[in-house]
Amino acid sequence: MTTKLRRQSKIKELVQKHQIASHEELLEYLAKEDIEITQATLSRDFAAMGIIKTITEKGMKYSVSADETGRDIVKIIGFEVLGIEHNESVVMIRTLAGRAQGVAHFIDRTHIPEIMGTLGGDDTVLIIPKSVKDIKKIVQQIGNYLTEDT
Amino acid sequence: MTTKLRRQSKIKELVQKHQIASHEELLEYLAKEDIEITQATLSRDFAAMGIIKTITEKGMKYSVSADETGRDIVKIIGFEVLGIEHNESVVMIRTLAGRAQGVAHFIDRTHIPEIMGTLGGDDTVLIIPKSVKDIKKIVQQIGNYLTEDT
DNA sequence: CATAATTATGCATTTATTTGCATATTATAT
DNA sequence: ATATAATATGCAAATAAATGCATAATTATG
Repeated sequence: MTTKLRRQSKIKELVQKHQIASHEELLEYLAKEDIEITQATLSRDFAAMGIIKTITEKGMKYSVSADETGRDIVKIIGFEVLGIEHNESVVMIRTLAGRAQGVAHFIDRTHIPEIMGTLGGDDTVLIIPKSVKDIKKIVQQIGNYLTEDT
Repeated sequence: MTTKLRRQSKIKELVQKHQIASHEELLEYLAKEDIEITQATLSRDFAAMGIIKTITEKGMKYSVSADETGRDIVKIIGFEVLGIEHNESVVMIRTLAGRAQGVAHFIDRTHIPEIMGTLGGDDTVLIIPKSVKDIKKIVQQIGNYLTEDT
């Protein structure tokens, strides 16, 4: 496991274990684990990992977003998706086994307006369009999400 | 999308679209798409992506393994897993939403002998041990899989 | 079994990514 | 509205990863 991956794993652990309200606080916890980075690097880690500010009864704290809005998710989806196809009525995304639900989750969060609903099976995501006229547009937009610069 | 990711995406597409029986053949298809790499790089891509030789009625061909045995999967699992916990009887892995099945799939393929079965929900993987005596061992082994050098 | 073809890998070089620095931008407190 | 604190980001330097070269290792073929 590389230094960065180890660091990010530790960040995830610390953020779940403690009520951390600032970058500075987390940098102190990391320093205790012999991980020395600057606030700038931590800021980028948060963005990559999808760590967000949330409000609890104790005040504000950082949390790993349940809906993984982190920037690195696109690379993961790219790895998981095998292909995108469609017929006259539906769009189908084929994925690696067991990974369709994660991909469906990602598609849901793109909020593509032409999509009526998604169904994730084991290795297939079914995308139901609001109108079959939008199928090409849906395929185009999904393709855009998957290829946008990282 | 970076050069490498784009290349790997194209590799996936070509391998599914054509009956490709050697690295050299695929390098020719890639060259047609203005992607020039050496056989050594392609070999590493195959390993990272989990592309394997399979036998079809037409002979041998390369395929994307449905069970993603590629080396890069460990980084993905690491990103998806939020934590591993256990009580006296079961091991539980918490994941990002929608990603438990993919993680369960990975756990299945580790073939850890002490595991009786796994159940992947939406964001939780339940691991049933063959004996509760093996719980610590299971947690240890899973941790090892997730931290081995990449 | 020998040879040819194909694939995998150690090492050095090249390329890409990560990181820190400094500061811009945004959020919070007064 | 202003000051302070906290976070995000452009750029250059540092570091890590990727890649090619050459060849070792493995597999396929005769």
